[in-house]
Amino acid sequence: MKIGYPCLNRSIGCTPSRTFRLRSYSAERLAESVRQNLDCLARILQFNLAGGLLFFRMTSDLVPFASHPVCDFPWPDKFAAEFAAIGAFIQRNGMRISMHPDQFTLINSPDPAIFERSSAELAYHARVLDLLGLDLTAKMQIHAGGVYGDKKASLDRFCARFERLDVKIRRRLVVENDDRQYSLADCLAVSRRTGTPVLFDSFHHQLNSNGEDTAAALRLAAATWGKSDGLLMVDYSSQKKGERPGAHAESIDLRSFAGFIAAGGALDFDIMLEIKDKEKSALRARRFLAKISRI
DNA sequence: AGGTGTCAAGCGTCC
DNA sequence: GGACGCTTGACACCT
Repeated sequence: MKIGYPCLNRSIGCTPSRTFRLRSYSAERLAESVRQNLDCLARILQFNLAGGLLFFRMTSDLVPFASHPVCDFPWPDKFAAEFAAIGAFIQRNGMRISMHPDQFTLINSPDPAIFERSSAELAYHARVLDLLGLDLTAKMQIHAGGVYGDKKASLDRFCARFERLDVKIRRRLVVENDDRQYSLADCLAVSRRTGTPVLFDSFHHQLNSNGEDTAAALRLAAATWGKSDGLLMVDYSSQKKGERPGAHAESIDLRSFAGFIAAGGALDFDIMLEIKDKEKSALRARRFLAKISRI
């Protein structure tokens, strides 16, 4: 069981997602941003190693505008050495990496242009993981997408479009249950048809499920991960008290977390903590898991 | 230096 | 048909 947090670290005073406005694009600006982002990413990974946090979600903003037509800068060549060094660090220390292309990445959109842009965005993410030299346990998670007034047709379109994606994308893509539209059961159906593993989001499952309890849900999702995919990935967060359902808590509630871990029984999986205070809660969760000998 | 409006990208909801 | 939330950080421009 590895534990981690997404994208940013609030303790070390750098950001791996420096960007700039599209209208101020230049190759120099892009190169400078990528250089600083990679430097910061390396620092975050060192911080994580020191704290025993071996799971990390890398930001999609590492290379700004990477899949945008404006980007004519050959960043994979220019930064090959930096990527390779970070990748070697990750592998040497037994770390695991995920990425989460954001809400604009929709492979089931009825609009072919949106599919093409999404495909380019996924290709960028896969390129980053490949440049790092990571094996196929490093995944990219997306949601099933929009419903567009016809859920069955939209799921069919997801599966058809999946087959059209480059193998470099397909082999790293996993589908995550969302909080409104596509539940765990929907994602499992996609998995049966495409072979793509299902990433289980426990918080989304609380808001949108077909009644499976946590133990059953974890086992169903875990069964979709093959040997080369690695352990099941789980997104975990908790409800912010007094806020609308779905709002992420400020810091981890260790009692709820303990209950979740207990529900998993002997099943092993890796946990991404989607909690606002990021590494602080991840460190607390790690200490808790160490205390109960799960790490 | 600090404050604020805005930012590549889409969907769904609400009016 | 348009505004807004999602979820949130960081830029860019303002004072």
